[in-house]
Parts: sequence; C-alpha cells; structure tokens
Amino acid sequence: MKIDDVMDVALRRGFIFPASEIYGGVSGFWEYGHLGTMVKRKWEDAWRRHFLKLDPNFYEISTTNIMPKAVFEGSGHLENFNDPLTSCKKCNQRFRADDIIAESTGKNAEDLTAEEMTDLIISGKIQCPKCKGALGEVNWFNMMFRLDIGASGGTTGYLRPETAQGSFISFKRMFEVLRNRLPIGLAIIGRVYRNEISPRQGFFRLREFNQAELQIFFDPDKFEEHEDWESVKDVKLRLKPLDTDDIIEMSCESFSDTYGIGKFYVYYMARTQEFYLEKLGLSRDMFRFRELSEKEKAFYNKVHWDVEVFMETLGGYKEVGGIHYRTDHDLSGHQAISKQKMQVNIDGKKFIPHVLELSFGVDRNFWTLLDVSYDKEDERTVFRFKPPMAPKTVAVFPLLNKPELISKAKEIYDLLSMVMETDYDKGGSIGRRYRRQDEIGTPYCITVDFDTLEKGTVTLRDRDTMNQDRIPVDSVLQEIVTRISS
RNA sequence: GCGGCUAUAGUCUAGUGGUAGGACGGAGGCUUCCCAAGCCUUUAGCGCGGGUUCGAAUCCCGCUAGCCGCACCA
Repeated sequence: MKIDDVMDVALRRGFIFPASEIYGGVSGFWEYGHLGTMVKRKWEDAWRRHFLKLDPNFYEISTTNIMPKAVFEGSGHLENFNDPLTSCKKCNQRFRADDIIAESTGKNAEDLTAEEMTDLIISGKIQCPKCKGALGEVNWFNMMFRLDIGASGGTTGYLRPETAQGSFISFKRMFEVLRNRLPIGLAIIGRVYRNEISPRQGFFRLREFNQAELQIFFDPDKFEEHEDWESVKDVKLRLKPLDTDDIIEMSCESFSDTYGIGKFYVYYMARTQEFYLEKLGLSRDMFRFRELSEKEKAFYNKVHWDVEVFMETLGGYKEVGGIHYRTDHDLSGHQAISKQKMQVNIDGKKFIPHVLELSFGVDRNFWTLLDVSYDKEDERTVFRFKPPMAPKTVAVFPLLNKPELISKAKEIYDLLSMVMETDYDKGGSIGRRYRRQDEIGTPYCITVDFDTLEKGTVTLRDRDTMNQDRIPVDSVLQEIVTRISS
C-alpha cells in the first residue's frame, strides 16, 4: 500500500509523527518534524504569494485561537456545530437524535431542545434501529473544545473551529483601517480545533489542524461581475457537478452561464485551479471542483464547491479546500449578537457586505504534496516536489572525506545557506548521499571534488534525471536560482 | 462511540512461559574521484498500568494507540 510507504518515509525522515508519542499519543493529533515544518511553511508561502496578490486590497491578519462564547453564538457554531446524540441502552450504538426522530415520526426535530427530543423518543416509543433496544436520553455533543477563561466562574471560551471567525469579528476595524473600500480580503493562516468523535484516515482528519482562509468581503450587487473577468473567462475548469458522475471541463464563461453562478465566485475558482496546477505543479487529471449537495453543504453556505485532489494514499478524490459563498451569514450573525453595526456605507448605499470564502486545510494540502510527489523506483525512493515546495533546495557534499574538499564544500554551503534551504552531508558513499537527498526530495546536489580545487568547477546533480553538469563554483548560486524559477 | 483484529530498536520483522535475535537505517572509523559497494566499532526495543506464575514479549484484565466495518465528518 502506498500510504504505508509514504508514512514510512514521513516518519523515518522527520516529516510528521504522532503527537505526545512518548505518552502513548492521542488520536487526531500530529506533530511536524523539521522537514514537514519546512514543506508546510513553503506551501503557506506559496499560498500567500498567490492569493494575496489577486487584489491589492487583500491582506493577512492574525487573530486569537481562543474566543469568547458570544463569538460562536454570532457565527452559529454553538447552534449548528452541535449534534444531539442518543445511544441504545442495549447495544450502545450512538445515533443522531434528530435523525432518529425524523425517520420514525417524520417530524423535524432540528430546533428542539435535548429534553424535548428525549420526551419525543419516550412518548413515541422510538427504538434502536439496529437491535430494537431502548434509547437513552439525548445529549448535545459539541464539536468545539470548551475552555474556562480566567479563574473558576470566569468567561466560557472556545478554541476556534475555523480561522474565518477571526476575519469576521475584525471586519469592522479592518474595513475602517483599510479606508472603507470594497472588496477587501482578510486572510488568516493558523491553528483550528475540532473535537471529532472519531478521527481516522491517519493524517487526514485531525482534531488540531491548520487552515489557510481568505474572506473576501464584497457588495452582493456585484456578485455577477469581476473586474478581472477577461483574464479567466476562457479558462477551462475541471468540474464534478451534482448532475453528473463524470468530471467535465467547461470554460468559466459557460460554467457561469450554465450553472448560474456569479462571475465573482467563478473568478476565484479559476484562480484556485491555477494555484494547484501551476504553483503546486499538480497534474490536471488529479484536480477537480466538486459541487456539494444541500445535505452536505455547511450551514452557512449558499454556493459550495469543494476543491478535491486525487490521492492514491487515500484511495480517491479528497477534499483539500472549499470555495464558499457565505453571504452575510456571519456579519449579520455577529451584528445580532454583538449589537455592533456591520453595515457599510459606500457612495451612500448602505448594506452588509457578503463574503466569499476561500478555505484550505493546510495539513491536507501538505499530505497532498507528499502523496502526489512520492515515487518509488527500482533503485530509489524520491519525492518529486516542485523545487519551491521541497524542504531542502540543495545539498552540498565533499566527494571524499578529505580536509581540503570538506573546507571547500563548507564554503559553498555557507554561501548557499544564506539564501536557500541547504543541506551538508559528508557521511557515507557519494551514492548513498544522493539517495538520502532523493528520499526527502532535494532537487539539486552540489559535489566538490579535486577538479573543484584545480579548475574551480563543481558538479550539479539533478534529482529527477540524475544527470550531472559541471559548472563553475562562482555561478552555483545563480544556476540554482535560474533552475528553480524555470 | 460500538464490534472485530493488532501493538517487539528510527523503520520492517523473528521470537506460544525460562539469557530478546535479525535486516535496513543512524553514529564513528578504514577504504573509495560520482549514484543505497566493502570491512571494523557502535547505537537502539517488548505501548502504558495491573494480575496470574518460582519466572511473562508470550497467559488474563484495564487503558492508550493503529487498522477494518458501522456511526460521525458542521
């Protein structure tokens, strides 16, 4: 199984490993080692460079991980991020109480309290669908981690389940700071927390993870347009709509027309696809947007297509991001609870801005890079990261363990390490050292030999072709920079 | 959370009640002008806790974690 092979390298070389391992670990929590941290950082940097450049009015902010309860009343998470659960007293199976009630009585139980649902189950003599046993009382299970802020009896807080709320609660001030213009974009890259009942799938479903989200605040009357539309209108999107089981390709123009989705939304689909195919280097047939059904859609979304990548390690297309038209759900919610006006006044028109959210799971994207880059050949294992994503860009070796070669190699290492991630290795045969670098995906290796001392040249070895070029020491830096950017 | 299976060096693995062994990897050295070569030295392990027993990696119980199915995934 490929997942075992990838996980083997990931553990052995220091990409990721289970959290709190020495105490037995806790399900759903993972640590990043030195190489994983670097790949994650490089993905995040690429994300920033791509998405924050899409509009001069897009910015990154940094907000708290802990927020008071009221924030999640405003966002709707306290109400919607909760599942009412009941379990069978006989076979211990757990069920969603509202589903059980709906199935058995046809009543919509979504807005009922736990007590009301318990009463309905008792009065309706609703039994366990599996074993016909009696069902116990209904309890709410909240996916958010609750905390006490301050000494006992203080304020109740929650760890944020998404970074987005940081942008919404900062909107009023940031809109003012950014001189009252729309659209504005507020991006946050950071940790989020969800108390999953049962996280599985290795690294894919986590209880603490990282998101990169960009909230774009705009005038809803302008949902049907985008000022840069011309540059994307002929771009072919890869789509998996609800009305077909196939992946289809359609230009932005005809997609917007056919499915009646505003150009403002479709524009960012095109830019997202561009990020995956061009910046991250994924092959086209691994990528698609999938339309979500009403049932699958998050409670706050009006239009929702997920970004999916085909991953062999996980056996199919998996969600790595989503493009969410959240409307004014969040700002209106916060206005209602906080009593602060979220409405803006632009050229005399007063309205609450709508939000288009570009949301990405950083850790899932990190795993995607491992999945799609992993390659096992007869003689070697290699991560074919696109060079800007590789944890190390270059490694420098003295060909032999001789003082004069070592000192020259160190000199080159010192130079390169000032501007790029550089490794230095003198241990073992030269072939072994190349393989070590292949295994962590280092695109280039520089070897110092006796010609370096005599003629001032080194060999530059390419990860993918294993070819070597002899180049002057003086041009090493420039040559690598040129190759990375090509 | 339920049911089933599982847990031995960093990784993979042998070990069914009596001295934990190997492969690969790592470190140090010798050798070596370019793709996991060879030789020497070395490193490192029975998930955690309890029980049975003269004696437990091995049998029993609990916990934790992983895998598979069910449920869950806003």
